[in-house]
Amino acid sequence: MRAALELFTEQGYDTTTVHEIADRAGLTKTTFFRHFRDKREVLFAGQNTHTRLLADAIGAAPGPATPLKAVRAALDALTATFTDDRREIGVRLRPVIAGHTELQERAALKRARLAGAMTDALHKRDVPEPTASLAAELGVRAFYDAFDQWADPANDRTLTELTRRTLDELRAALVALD
Amino acid sequence: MRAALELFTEQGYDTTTVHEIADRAGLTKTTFFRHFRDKREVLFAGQNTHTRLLADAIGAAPGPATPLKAVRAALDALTATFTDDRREIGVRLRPVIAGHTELQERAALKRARLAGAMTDALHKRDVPEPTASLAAELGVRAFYDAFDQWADPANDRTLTELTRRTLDELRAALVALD
DNA sequence: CGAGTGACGTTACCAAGTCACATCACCTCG
DNA sequence: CGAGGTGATGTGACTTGGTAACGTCACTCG
Repeated sequence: MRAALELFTEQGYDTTTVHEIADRAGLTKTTFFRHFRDKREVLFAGQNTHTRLLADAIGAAPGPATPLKAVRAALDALTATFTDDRREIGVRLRPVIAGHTELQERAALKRARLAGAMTDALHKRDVPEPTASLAAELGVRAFYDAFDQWADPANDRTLTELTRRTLDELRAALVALD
Repeated sequence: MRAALELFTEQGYDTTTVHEIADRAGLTKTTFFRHFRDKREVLFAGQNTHTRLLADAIGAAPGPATPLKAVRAALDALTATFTDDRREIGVRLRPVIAGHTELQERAALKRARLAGAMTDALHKRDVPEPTASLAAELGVRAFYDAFDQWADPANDRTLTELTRRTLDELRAALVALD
């Protein structure tokens, strides 16, 4: 993953071949594909852990918690795992993704899967539709928005703080819809 | 597009080559790629029209309309263009997409672009963030949910009716979040 | 010590996607 | 009417993502 990110920022995403990535990592093209489903996935591999983490945290939320409170607890658990080096990775990742549609696709799917995992976990808490998925989507949105703010070096808040704050703002904005 | 959908349902998505699709359409592989960015796109090509339609309709909504009212008007304009043969296409499309991650990716991106187009159009009406994007995402969600219901042959309502009703239900469910 | 297991390399292959160049129909304008 | 321009298509060669079959090597465990 490090080799890939380096090469992508050095010479661009589509001009670096998988062969080059594997070479720099001291491996073979075949081995690369044993670890990553495809070339894009090398930039998103971590996300599968996140879905599990979110789902578990929602399941472990206190019994009487409302949907949004459970989501908030899950986001707390997730954001707590984000150390500062992850922030730098995110910062370097963003322009690469922004410049390539195929990467935005993968990002969009991962985001949808994140929301899906939270939705399922909420269903297991007997939260009905469409409440469950709305809460999940709002939570995911808060997380991504907060991550964007976190990437700004002028921002010295915790990702957890930013996420909570953003979730509150989104919830408050719902009443202004109509 | 017809040739592709036929072949995909006959023999599966990943076992049909672009060469076969082009052959059945009486064309060449090269010409195929001149019309569609890649193999997936042949199933989603129509959607670019939809984004334009939605954006225009939001721009044309009556001046004092609230964000959600503008979104509702746009969805009315969009759903009005869906004739019954489009419903059949959708029905045949769904299982193909459901079975292949790469197609779900493309679908997720198109959906995000749809919401993005509506968000931009709302910004031009001086709707601030995050109200604009929340309204847009809610509208897109209503449309997709309604389309799913529309695909059920036991359902004899109009897509427009279904979409309006779904949007109302989603809006009502927002209060139960917390 | 011998069999199993897992991670990796080698090679060959297929199909997606690109590119340069040729062809052909059609349109326009002198 | 004829010459040149334009746009859509075909042809063939090429790169690269991605897969599959097979072999090797280290390590582990009974």
